[in-house]
Amino acid sequence: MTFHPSLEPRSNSVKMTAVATRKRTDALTRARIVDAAIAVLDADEEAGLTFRALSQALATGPGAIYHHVSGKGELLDAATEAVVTAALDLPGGGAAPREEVHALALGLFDAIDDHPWVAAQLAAQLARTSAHGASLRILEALGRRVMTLGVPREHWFTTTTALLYYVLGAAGQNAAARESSGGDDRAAVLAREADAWESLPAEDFPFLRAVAAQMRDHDDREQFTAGVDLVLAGIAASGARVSGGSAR
Amino acid sequence: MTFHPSLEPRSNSVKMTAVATRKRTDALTRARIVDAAIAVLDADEEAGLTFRALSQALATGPGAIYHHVSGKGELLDAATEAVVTAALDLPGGGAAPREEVHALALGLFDAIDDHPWVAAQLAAQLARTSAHGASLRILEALGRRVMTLGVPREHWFTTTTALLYYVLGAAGQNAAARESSGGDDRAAVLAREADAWESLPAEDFPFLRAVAAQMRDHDDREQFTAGVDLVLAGIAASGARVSGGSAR
DNA sequence: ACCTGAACACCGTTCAAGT
DNA sequence: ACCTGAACACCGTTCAAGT
Repeated sequence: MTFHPSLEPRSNSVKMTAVATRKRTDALTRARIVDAAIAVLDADEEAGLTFRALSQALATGPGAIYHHVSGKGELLDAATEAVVTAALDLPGGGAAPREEVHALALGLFDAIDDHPWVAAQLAAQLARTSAHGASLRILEALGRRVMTLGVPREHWFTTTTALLYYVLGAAGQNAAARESSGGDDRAAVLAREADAWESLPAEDFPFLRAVAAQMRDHDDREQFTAGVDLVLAGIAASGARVSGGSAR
Repeated sequence: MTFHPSLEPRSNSVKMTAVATRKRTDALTRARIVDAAIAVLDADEEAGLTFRALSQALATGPGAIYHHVSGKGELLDAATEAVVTAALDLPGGGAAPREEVHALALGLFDAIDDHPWVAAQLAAQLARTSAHGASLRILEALGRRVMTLGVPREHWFTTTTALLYYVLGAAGQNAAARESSGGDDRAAVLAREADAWESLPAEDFPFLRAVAAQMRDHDDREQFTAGVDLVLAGIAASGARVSGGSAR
């Protein structure tokens, strides 16, 4: 399984504010199509990515795109792949596994923050079957570090998937919350959500009311990392006897 | 926030093998529409749920449905809500919180196993913003038990969301794997997936190759519960000082 | 008030015709 | 070989007309 090599690192640094910028007739390549798709997705969410809009941004007809991608599904997969590839590309100077897990988790957190549509895409990819493409590579990247954390071998799989679900779920939720702000600052969004939770009936929602206050003022990245540490604590606890060393 | 009360418990016991069974002209109610939608979703996945197919199953025209639901989004939410409501309805005789978490988790596991489209729906709902409708109620149900597990108050929220993500992610993945079987038995599916992982290049995927064997023979529900226990172990470890008692 | 179903404004995808 | 863009078979949603 190879991941299309034609994709330069600049692929997800596409940041055009408007979409239809290029008029030049460069060759229509798969990489250019994927870049344009990412730009459209960043600007208009998944619903905005139509072959008509995309072909207009590329100054061509809808049919042309089909010479390079098989359909919309593959296009979405390729766009997700490009973003995740960039996010998983660590500076890589053999840090401690626990630090590497933090770095991977935060890299994905930021990537999903920049491209919120990636969250739903990874979730769908994960739900489609065991693991495919981008989500498979995230699983591998996390698992490789879990292997060196002293977890008993028979817990490797469950441990790593638990970590994966937390990272994707929390990062996606963060991005969605940030998205729905509509320009308000973060504090205002949190306050609005906290207000909503506090106005729920106390008999039906004791938990949400109890945590509403703590949601009102917290740092997103800090809370995210705390969650990663929580799962890592479970890992450490369940592999207690070796606790820290490098198992093999 | 109330959850439409017109929904009888039988709502998700709809099990028709074919779809177009009713010809009678009972009143067209919201509950009947939601029941029919669930049946269509169970039979043909999300892509199969069109207003034309649904109206045919209800022996009416597409426009009639809009008198009872505002659009496709609300219809999907209502269908998800109905399935989750039934799954969260515990026998409820004050069991230990840890057992209740297990019961909730397995209830959702089985509900998603019966209605695989629910997984993607909950994920989308979760990604749309902080938490809405069905996913909000799952969060509350889990959180209420976490509150009584001796976790420090400031960890309640992160702890519960980690649990939520694991449960939804793992249950969804299980359902997807089972779905893709196409009639093969479970062992054959696992074997096929394990074979795929074992044929990955060893340099690029040491982790997936290492866990492939353990995936080949395992019990789905057993592995799922082990994952819940892993997160609970993290909870216990991070709230170590009180470990077990009922904090308040 | 509720239902009907043709009509509207889209969509992904295909394919003859061009270069 | 690659591109074009009209055309095809859908889709969610609306709305005049019926009951």
